Amino acid sequence: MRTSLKSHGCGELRAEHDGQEVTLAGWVHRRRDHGSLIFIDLRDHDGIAQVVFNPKEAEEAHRVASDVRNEYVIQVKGRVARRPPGTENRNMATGEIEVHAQSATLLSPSKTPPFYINEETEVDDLLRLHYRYLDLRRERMHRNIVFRHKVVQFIRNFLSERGFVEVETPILIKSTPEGARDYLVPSRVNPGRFYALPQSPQQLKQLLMVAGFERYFQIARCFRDEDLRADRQPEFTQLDIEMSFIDEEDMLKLMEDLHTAMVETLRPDLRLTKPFPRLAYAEAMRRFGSDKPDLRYGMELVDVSDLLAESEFSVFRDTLAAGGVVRGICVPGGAGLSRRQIDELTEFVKTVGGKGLVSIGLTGEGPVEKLTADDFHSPVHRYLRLEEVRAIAVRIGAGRGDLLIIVADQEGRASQALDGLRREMARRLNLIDEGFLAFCFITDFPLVEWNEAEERWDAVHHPFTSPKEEDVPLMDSDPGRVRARAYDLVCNGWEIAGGSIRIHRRDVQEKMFSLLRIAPAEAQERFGHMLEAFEYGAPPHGGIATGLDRTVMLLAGERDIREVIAFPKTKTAADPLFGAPSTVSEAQLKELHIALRPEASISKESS
RNA sequence: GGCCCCGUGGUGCAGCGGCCUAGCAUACCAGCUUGUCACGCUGGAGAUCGGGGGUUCGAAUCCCCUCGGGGUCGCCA
Repeated sequence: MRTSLKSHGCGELRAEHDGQEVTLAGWVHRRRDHGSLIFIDLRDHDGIAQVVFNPKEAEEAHRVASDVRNEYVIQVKGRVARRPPGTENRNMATGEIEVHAQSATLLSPSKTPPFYINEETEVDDLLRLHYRYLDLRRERMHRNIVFRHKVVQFIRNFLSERGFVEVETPILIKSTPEGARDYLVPSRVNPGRFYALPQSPQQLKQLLMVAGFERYFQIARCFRDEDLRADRQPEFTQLDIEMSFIDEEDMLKLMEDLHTAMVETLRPDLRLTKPFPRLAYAEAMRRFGSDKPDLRYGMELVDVSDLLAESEFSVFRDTLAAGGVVRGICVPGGAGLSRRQIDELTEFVKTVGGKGLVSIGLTGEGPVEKLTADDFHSPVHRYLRLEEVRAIAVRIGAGRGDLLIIVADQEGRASQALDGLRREMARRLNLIDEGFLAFCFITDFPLVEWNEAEERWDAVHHPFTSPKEEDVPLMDSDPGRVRARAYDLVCNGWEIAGGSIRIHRRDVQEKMFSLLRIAPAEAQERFGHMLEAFEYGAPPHGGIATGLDRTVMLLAGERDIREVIAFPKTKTAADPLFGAPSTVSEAQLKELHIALRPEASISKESS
């Protein structure tokens, strides 16, 4: 980190520098004033070093150190020396040495920061974003951003070595009114017309395949005007990949190799499964109630519908009669949960889409087949027959001391509720191995799903996703059963990538449009450029896009992508640092040929 | 858009109808301090409790509205 103003980075000094004259420059991390001796922990990008100011050795430097406060920027010239025996600090990388200041220069003073830079404390999100440049100075954030760079660098190298070409695609593209809401950009040159910011480079990367690049990738910024979450930002970054002349195996192999190598290089302390397990969508839904299961723990979902068709408990019986399911999970050692904790779970399940739950705690000794009426405890005890409880316990694989959580609902909601419960219980019972990255592939997604509101089939992935060859005939007879050549990469319960083998045959593409009730004229209007391109020799191709923010978050051990994005937005898509979004002048609007609707003409104080 | 949580000196918390003349820690300011490393000691300054309205003899504490932040469902082809 040598520059004209400094000879070394603070963090790189070691015992081997003993006796060297150095010039450091950085921020005052902490200052300890002993009256005559002053210690300053000087911090720069790559670390912290202790500087000692002794008035008997350097009176002027000591005077500077006396006036300096936290976060002042100073330059120090001095000599590196081993610390006196007994005063070494093993907690610091540079703890064996210190710098004896000979001179010091104040480069820039600092106001007292609005929050601690030198301590790990919770700080209000709004404040952090307003002073993001100070937040990023904090060690953990600084480390996260540097780590993100390493991930990106690793990806670029990895793919480049395998013949991939990074191609940039436009940020101003055509709006395709489907899927997420577009961010629109008005055109000054073309009155009344708008560009959209890309939700992903999807169509462009397919065009690059038609263009014959065969192996494309891009670290691409994507934009979606939808509501935010801890894992969603209005602008986010994808690692976008597309390859020609491949099938699913090529793509999954590449992703597995990439992620394995990345973890082993950048986080060798974390463990992962090799090879990545693969689950068909139907199996994932059946066993985990989710297409992004967290495989770090068990508690798989088990169907007990057939055991309860004759149940005296009307919720079970009625749900089953209405075509629903009764499914459950076994919470190991959960029989000890208090009534209050069970009530909390009942409240919780409502927040994840469920209507309620039935808990059955198993107590006593011996095999569950010998369970007695006194050995199980449930709020609906009197509606449950002993033989039913025994059968459920056996089916779910529960033992004494475990808690059965049973949910009766239509299949979709039951899955959602149990998925939520499973995750919640794992958290509460500390069943999560934080040192493990449980990657898995989910394959064989349905091609289309029925849109109740619109009464039509919608593409699960997108309209260019290829159906499985053997399922093509089903597109006419039973579209819901058609499996797509689509795949997701999942890690620790997060979807981190999704992709598919694309349709490259005109007849199949037309069949797909017809199934989605996209009329030829509409297809021409929306995707004409793609359809035309495909008439000039389209290679079989497929691709994938990973959520880079989520990947970095997982590898960095964070729980929110905002912790790995330098300048993220709040939940209302606002940027408290710049004050975006803001109003603009009437002149700007006029130039863009835009008039605001009355309801949008808010007071102007915001800008 | 629905539901839930939060909003008290700079920061992080406590207080949840009168004992609050709003407490604690830390940061901040001043003085003392030659081996500290979350230095220490002494002293000092600093918030009317996001905003508005209401209930009450009395509100940081209860109610309503509103603003802001967060979580979640919807949404995210």
